[in-house]
Amino acid sequence: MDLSIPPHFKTHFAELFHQAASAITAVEPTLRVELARTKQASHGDYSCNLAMQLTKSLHNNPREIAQSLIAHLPDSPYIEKIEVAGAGFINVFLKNTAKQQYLKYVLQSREMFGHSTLGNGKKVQVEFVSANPTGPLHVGHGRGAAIGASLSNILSAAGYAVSREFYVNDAGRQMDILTLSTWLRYLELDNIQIPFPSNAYQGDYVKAMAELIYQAHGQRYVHQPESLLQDMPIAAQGAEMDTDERLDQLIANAKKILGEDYAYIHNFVLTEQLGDCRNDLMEFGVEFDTWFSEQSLFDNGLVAHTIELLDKRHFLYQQDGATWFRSTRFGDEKDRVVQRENGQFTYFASDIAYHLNKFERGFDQVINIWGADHHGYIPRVKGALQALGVDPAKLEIALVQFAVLYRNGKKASMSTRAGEFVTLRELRQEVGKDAARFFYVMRKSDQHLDFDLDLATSQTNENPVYYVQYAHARVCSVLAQWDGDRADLAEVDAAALINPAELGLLQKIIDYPDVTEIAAKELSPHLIAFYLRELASEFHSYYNSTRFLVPEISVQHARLALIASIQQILSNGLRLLGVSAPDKM
RNA sequence: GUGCCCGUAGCUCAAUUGGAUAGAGCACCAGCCUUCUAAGCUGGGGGUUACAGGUUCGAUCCCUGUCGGGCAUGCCA
Repeated sequence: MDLSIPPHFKTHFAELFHQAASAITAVEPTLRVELARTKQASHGDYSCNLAMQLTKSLHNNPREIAQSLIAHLPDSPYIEKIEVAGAGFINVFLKNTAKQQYLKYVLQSREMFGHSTLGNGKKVQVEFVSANPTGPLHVGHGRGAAIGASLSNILSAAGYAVSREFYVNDAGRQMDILTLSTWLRYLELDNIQIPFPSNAYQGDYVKAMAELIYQAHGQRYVHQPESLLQDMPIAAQGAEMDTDERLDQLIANAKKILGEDYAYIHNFVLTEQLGDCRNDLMEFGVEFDTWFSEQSLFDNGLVAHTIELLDKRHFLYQQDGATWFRSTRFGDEKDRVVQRENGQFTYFASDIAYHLNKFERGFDQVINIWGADHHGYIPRVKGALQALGVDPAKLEIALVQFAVLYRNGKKASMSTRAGEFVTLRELRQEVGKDAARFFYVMRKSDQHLDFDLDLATSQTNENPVYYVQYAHARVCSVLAQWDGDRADLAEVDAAALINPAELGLLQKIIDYPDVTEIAAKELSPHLIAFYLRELASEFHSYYNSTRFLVPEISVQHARLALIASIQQILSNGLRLLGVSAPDKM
């Protein structure tokens, strides 16, 4: 029996069943032969529902088909027995030796265990965070960052060539507001008091940037307030003073007064915020390959070019002085403006150019991680791609729901503009990187996440992060006390692993590559988090029931090989999630 | 009003995308440290999967309707 290269058992069996089906009947190409892990030990290790799927086309009862499939199944060295059960399930029992030998594969693969060639080198771009660089990242961005980074790691491990990208919205009105806000704070430093608009950026970081400019350049950017306040729309009696119109007029005046200097301040605050953002994310274990500037799309003429392309393909029309894209042709609720009455391109226009550019850069697949509040935006972007001749299925949008912080059982408030929000940095300082990363991906991405700060900081068994890390540290501790060479464990004959806890753990270990593949296919990092908790749980239980450093060497080595494999997987899995795997706790 | 998402144990959530008796963690109750880390373990109660129909060998999952919640519905980004 050759077990030197243990297979993915699921795929291995699926191939066998496919052959068996082909021997019985002409198999339709659409037929999916899949094995499922069983929930009950009495059902074996894997079950196949192929017989039931074939019931209709073969006009026979599933149990008879199952018998026939079994009769035509090629031999496999890994199968102990195989039987028909229930309505027509085919249950496969794995040989204990196959499970035991699997440890060699784990221990030889080391950090590569759980990696696969699923992606076949396909170029995938994952775009995430992409927050406006107008202030510190808050806890909402944190979830996108954690999910995007983990997902990128998972896809990379699954054999995709992943490129992580941050789209920098450096071209829009929000940047102008930040520039204005900073300049107003700067003027205050020179004792020029202009009422600070309530709809400008309030945070202390704005004042900090103003101080930096003042320290470096003194009064160079000081101008008298009269010119700044000219042409201001007169607010009606009792009406809101700080309207968007007034803010825009302030920006326009600032641009006029400052001239070339406006660009300096604009560029300064952008660089400052981007640097802060990059730094913040790096400390969160999140790094990007590309920081893509929205402004560059305008500078290179790509926006205008893209709009021209749409026009050539007759997907644009003029109405009310604006240029509209016929997104209703592609299932959108209404057509969308790409160029405003005042000649300005909309954000949507640059976004079309951006997405076209992504595919022109040769990505086979593009994944956008968006806040769930952007879901209404999907049809128009996909529509635009389709209009430009790009298969919209190549763009996958993963929606991430907001995280809501809870402290002492109470919601912690966060409003973005008012400057009261909880920043990602504060969260990291409070709960630590590991807990934050783990908690963020503990739920399915498109589900709301209640982030319990008290739980994340608790140093008790309630905290799932520590629970998993503790399992890892425990193994390390045992291996440290063992005086052998760890490399030898990869050659151990694990035949002594025969009790139910050990066989259960072996099967759990065998499951890991399936979990990483499914997580990659379904863009679901939370599956890794769940798996790690289950593995840790089974390990802790085993730890409490069984001694590893026993006198009998064959048993001792077998058990050490088992827990060393567990340690390897915990380490690999935590790495995917960006969580550290400490040797000691 | 319309569109999308959601509704699973007291709470927070899973469920290999249509599979077998729906699972974890908190919380609650009762136990386990002279033994490789008690940040751990063992046992216990907890459910008409919001509700009503439909599709089929089989439904938490698919379809229809009702109720309840979230988001979206800009010539903002």
